[in-house]
Amino acid sequence: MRRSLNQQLKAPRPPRGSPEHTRERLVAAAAKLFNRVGYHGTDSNRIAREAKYSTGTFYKHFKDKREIFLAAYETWVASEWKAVAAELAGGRTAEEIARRLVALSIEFHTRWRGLRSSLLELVFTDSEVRRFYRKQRRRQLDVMAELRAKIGAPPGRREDDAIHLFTTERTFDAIAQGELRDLGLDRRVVLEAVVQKVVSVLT
Amino acid sequence: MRRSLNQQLKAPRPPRGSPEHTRERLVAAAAKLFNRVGYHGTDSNRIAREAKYSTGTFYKHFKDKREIFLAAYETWVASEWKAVAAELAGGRTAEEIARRLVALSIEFHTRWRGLRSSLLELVFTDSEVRRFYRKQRRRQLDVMAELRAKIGAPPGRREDDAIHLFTTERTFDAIAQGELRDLGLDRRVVLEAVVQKVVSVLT
Amino acid sequence: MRRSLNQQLKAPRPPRGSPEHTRERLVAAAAKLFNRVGYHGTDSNRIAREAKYSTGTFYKHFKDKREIFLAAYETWVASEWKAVAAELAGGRTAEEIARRLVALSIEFHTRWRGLRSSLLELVFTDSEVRRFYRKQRRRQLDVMAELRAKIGAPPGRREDDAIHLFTTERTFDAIAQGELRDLGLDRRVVLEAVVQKVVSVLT
Amino acid sequence: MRRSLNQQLKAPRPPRGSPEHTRERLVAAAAKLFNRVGYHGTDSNRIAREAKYSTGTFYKHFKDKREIFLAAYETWVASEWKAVAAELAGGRTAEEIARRLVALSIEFHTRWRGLRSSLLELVFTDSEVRRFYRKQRRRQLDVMAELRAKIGAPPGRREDDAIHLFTTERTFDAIAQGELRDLGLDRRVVLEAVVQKVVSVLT
DNA sequence: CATGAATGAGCCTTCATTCAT
DNA sequence: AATGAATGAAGGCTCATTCAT
Repeated sequence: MRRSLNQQLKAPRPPRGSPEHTRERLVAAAAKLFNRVGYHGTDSNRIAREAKYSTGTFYKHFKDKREIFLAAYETWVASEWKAVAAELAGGRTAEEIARRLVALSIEFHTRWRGLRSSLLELVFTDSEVRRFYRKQRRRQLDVMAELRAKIGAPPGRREDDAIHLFTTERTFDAIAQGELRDLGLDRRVVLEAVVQKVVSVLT
Repeated sequence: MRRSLNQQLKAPRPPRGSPEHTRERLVAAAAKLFNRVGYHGTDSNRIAREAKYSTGTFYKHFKDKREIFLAAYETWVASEWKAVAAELAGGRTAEEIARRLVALSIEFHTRWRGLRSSLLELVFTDSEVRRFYRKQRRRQLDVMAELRAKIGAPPGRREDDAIHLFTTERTFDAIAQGELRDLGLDRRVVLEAVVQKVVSVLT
Repeated sequence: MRRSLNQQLKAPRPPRGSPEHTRERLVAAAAKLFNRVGYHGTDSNRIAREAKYSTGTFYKHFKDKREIFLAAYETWVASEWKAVAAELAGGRTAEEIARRLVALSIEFHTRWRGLRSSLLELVFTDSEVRRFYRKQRRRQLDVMAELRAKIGAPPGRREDDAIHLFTTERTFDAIAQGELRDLGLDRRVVLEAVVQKVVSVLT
Repeated sequence: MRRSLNQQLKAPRPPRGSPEHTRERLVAAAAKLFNRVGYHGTDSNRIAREAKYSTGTFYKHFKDKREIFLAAYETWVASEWKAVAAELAGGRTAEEIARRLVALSIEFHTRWRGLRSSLLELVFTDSEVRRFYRKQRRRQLDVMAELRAKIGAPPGRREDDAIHLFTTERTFDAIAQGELRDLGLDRRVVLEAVVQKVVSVLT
């Protein structure tokens, strides 16, 4: 009785013990640690412990540390795409959209800065990670092109879009990593400039 | 006596056995390995062996692996600054300078791509590396300002310069890592666009 | 009701769910794996999966991996004794009997060679396995003596019988493990020699 | 002073620190443990500790546990061949030789019984071990043939020699493992029978 | 200055076994 | 009787670092 009631009330929450739930908890713990101390600073037993599981459980769900890194990476990417899509859905002026996208990106780059800081090394080192990374970039480029088409802006060169993405990505990383602060630069000025760049791409 | 005579005779080539020479060879070996397999893929004993020294010698010259990473990093940075200075010394048009600087940077980013791929993680992880990284950035910004002053270009905001640096740095990394090729983008188009950006900063 | 009806209909085949059936299936799966990859190469969870049961079920039926090894061992031994008894029942000449026993043994040693290859280590390591192993040997010696009595052959020394058993056992193992083939020896010559040895014991 | 004296006295003892010495000590420790608790009962860290070295030292000398097993196996085989050669060198009657060879073999089988008990499983499991094992067998067969030629005995079939080797090997194992004792068999009777078998092969 | 054997903490991973459902 | 998620001890192996020579 209590059981079925419980299930009705908390429908979306998988019961403890379901593989999906465990997997999620492990990925969440891994993401937390990767973001705190980077990929190489994180050990697999610690991930398990952080998620309140034992060592063995970790390896029931992931072949190795690389695999959970990829899973955490996917989680981030999926959540960011979702947030971006939500943002783009609300019809607004290009500037409003730009402003919100920038805010959103900075939020994500900040939350995921540890994982991001490990990313480039893994992209260099690990072909699987590289493949996934490239896939995301392609998708970003595709979305930019589609977006312009939808908005009615003139089509642009994919190469320019790529440079744009490099610019924003690197700038957001700098912000997330505290580089602006360390250099004594005015964050608002940088933000405003980036927003204008985004606007110019959208129009 | 014999020593100094020796040094006079073979001035530019330090005799085998001199601490400087040993250090240099170790750093060169380290750089080679870092660039091939990244920081975490490089084993300190292997660095020594690669340089034809023993493990112990390595630790006589460097406190730890981090220190030789920093030394390799400095080598790269110094050589790049030197090359940049040489480039800037030759009085030419802004576009010529830009074109040469871009070529130069890509060359360096390519040669040092392994070390660079590890850099961001270490900047995040290691405060010493971070400090050195920030110092370089500051220096870049200073040079940009000076350069404009020397050339007679109007002064710009440091924030815009920073964004410019982020853009070029990230783009050169993408080129060095084969990202353009993997994405099917036209390298020349990207290069031309970056050159124009550099030109616009210089004028 | 439905159940007992079911049982009546399929009398000799125990219904799925009966402890005996489950046990048998587990032992069969274990035997298969032991014979493929040896005792230490076999994972207890894998045994359960191979038998289409869950891990838990495995441990409901067997205290530990050792126990199922012993059970598989017993299965083999029982089936071999049964086959040997059947062979001996048919009244024939000593040579015919010898020939058939040899063929039979080789068949068994081949089918059970993985388990056999693990046996000696476990006999050394595990006193329970050792006890069972010794018991079989004693039984073999007893049967040899009885057999001679029944046939009317002169009684022999138990020590000589033991040596005979060592000889045949080791030779059959060599055949089962492909040692003759690897050494370029003629299997028929070996077989014939062994058969003659058996004959000489029986007469 | 004490030092050099020491060195003079124990000339053949390599100084601590020589790789050969370390290797030997590790192999000796491994042999000891394998013989006490078998291959699977022995862990690599324990081997190192037993030899008074650390974990890392073990892996400087051996790629993995398998490799040191093979090394221990080789040590045994080499020492046994040497002892056999010494025995055969002394010109004596066939029976004397047989008696001494049997005594020798039992001694070796007893000293190495733990390693031997693991051997069959590894021969089945590991192709490298199998290859080495086969090589020894071939050598044994060759030596038997040579020996007969030297003594002037009539040549025999290689297949019969193989069976002879299987017999003696298995019997010596049985003795080494205490099987005769457990079965209440008279060791002397068995020994005498085996000696006669060896004699008959040599004449 | 140089050597290289030795160290040992610590990581990754496996697998026999338990237990709540 | 059956399930299968979870456990965690244990083991294999690496690698940055030390130290006696």
